[in-house]
Amino acid sequence: MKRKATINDVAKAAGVSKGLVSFALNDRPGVSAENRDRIRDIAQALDYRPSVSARSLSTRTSYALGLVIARDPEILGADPFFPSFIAGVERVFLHEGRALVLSVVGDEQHEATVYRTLAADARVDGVFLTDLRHDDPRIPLLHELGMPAVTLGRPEGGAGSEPRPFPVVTLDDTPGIVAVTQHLIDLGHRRIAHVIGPHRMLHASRRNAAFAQTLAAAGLPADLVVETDFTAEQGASATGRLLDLADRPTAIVYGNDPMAIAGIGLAHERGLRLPDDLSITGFDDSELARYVYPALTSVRTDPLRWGEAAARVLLQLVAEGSAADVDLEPARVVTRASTGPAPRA
Amino acid sequence: MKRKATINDVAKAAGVSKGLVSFALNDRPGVSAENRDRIRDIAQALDYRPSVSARSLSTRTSYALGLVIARDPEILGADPFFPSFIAGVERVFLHEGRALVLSVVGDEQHEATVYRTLAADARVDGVFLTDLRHDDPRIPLLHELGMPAVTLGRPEGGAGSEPRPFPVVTLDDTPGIVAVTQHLIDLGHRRIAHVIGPHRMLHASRRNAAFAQTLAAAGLPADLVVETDFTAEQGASATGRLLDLADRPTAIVYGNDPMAIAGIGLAHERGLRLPDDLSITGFDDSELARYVYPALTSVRTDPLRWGEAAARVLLQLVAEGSAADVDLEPARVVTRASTGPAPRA
DNA sequence: AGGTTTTACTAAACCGGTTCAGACCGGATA
DNA sequence: TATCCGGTCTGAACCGGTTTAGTAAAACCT
Repeated sequence: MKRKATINDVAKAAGVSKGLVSFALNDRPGVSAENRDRIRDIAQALDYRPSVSARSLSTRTSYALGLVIARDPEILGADPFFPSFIAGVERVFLHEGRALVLSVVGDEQHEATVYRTLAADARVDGVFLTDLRHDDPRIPLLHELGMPAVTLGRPEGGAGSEPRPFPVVTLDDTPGIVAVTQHLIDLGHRRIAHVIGPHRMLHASRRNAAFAQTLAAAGLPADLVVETDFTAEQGASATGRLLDLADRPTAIVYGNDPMAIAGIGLAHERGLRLPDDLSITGFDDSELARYVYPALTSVRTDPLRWGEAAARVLLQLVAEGSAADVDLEPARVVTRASTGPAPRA
Repeated sequence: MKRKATINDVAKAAGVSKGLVSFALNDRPGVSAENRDRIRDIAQALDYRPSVSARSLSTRTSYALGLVIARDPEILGADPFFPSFIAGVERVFLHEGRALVLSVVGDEQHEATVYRTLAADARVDGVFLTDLRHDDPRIPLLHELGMPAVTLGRPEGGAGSEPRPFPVVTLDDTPGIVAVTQHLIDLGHRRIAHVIGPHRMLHASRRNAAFAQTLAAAGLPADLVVETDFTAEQGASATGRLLDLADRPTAIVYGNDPMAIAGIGLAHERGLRLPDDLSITGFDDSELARYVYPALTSVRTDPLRWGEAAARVLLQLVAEGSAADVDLEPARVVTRASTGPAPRA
């Protein structure tokens, strides 16, 4: 376990000052071509890697990006979004010498503390903002802290008084919701329910708006909407309440796959046949969707690609000070056996 | 966004040298009680927080710990183990000023590179070792790199020639497997299959040994063992192969919940009634287990507590140079509706 | 040839902590 | 009174990079 080579070792071996080595390795002007190449070769030969902490100290840059997740670990475990998203981020970081600092906080109470700590300790150069909420308190907080960020999805248009907005990476989920709702309408369903996530979350209300609009266009009411916290437990209980109604729905659209799977379970429990008596759709198209019975119709998003894109945008934002928004291919429906013609009334 | 207070500001305000401030704040001897208190008060008043990067540079310590996960993101998403484990780790770190650096690499090929980079860049002071494998190459690698680690579960006893072994945090899963197998035997099952994870993983073979032993004690053969990669897809196909057998099993024990759920799906697909025609058990007792139909009998582990314990042990190892092993409460069976009496032959 | 600009490089300051050698001081010991 | 000693505290070196000010030599202009 020999000592790591430092910039001084390289300078000594090359017979130049360490300042010049720094210039040469960072592609800065003022170095003769000859010396630049020679220094590079020597650095390589010595297996020199600049010390991250030394560099951090003098540049006030940590070479790490952060992801703070404020969800109950139980839900996190059931929802395959984050692991895939993280894998996508990682795929980009691997080649860029960046590290991902992850923080999981059970509730939104301690969230601000975590961001403040991350900023005060200069642990990260920027963060990913997921699960956007209405009037998201994190956005002014991050502006106050001067912390760069990229948001997944577009936040609500502020009053315009705010500083330069954060870049946005969008994967539009409304086409998916519209398509899946239309799919059910086309199958003859007239009573369609929506089991959504917490409505303080932006995507929940945005999706519900798309849902309601599609129903309205077909002259149908969108009165069967139940809010949940995304857990399978609440997915099951919401399903129970819907099925208890006098004019119960013949189809239910769920905000994620775990809730839909729990819905399938409860429907079976009550002796309903799927999709003959009830059609069910999920969201995210997790791996399990294809293997439950009946196989779950779902809306496919692509968290892996989302992670990759967000990582690239955040890296550019940190490096250049600005980055363009990115729009990914919108979500689309994957039709399987859990949806079928509406039962005849 | 005013500039952060540095140790120099504190020293100046207290009228002492910065060395003394460092001593006072780090509880080291050689500081009068009076000055120690005064310096502390001033530091607090100035909202002073030592710079992590400066401290890292001079102590060669990063104040971060690492977790490298070598699993396909698809599986990661389906398996709720890691999110809960991470949440447990985080719960401890939050109060200790530590950060978690996460790396997800799709395959085991690039794993070594990641560890080497983490070590070379001194990104982390230690790592968590999960999913132990036979002759795990990471153990000698980490010893070579001089990187402290804590392992989840006990690695195979080496030849004794190795350096001081890493501390171990154990959550014994064999009692759970024994109990669930015995549960099926008690229900009258005689043909019991085991769908396990990759057998290069230690826990897969350890669990299968417990499984086989329990069957042997009851005079039954353990000939129906199928290896998978832990994905729902392979869980389903393994189930298919088992059900195609002439003397097919009446009960199947799965290595994780997603595979078991996929197994339930396939059994339904084939028109089998559960648990009348086939009993099924899972592993890990994820949230979804309780809500599928029929509700899944599973073996409950406690990843959250595991994460907490592992974090504490790793912190102590890094701080003190050694840490004692910890044994957590063993896994136990949670019986639900997916298991029932064996069908009469 | 003389003056100005460019280019290539060095030396030293700087980032913000930790740590070590030594100065200073009062009290105990010989 | 001289010596030693333990406790406090200072000053400076150090960690390993980046960056700036300054210098010497070379190139460019009339």
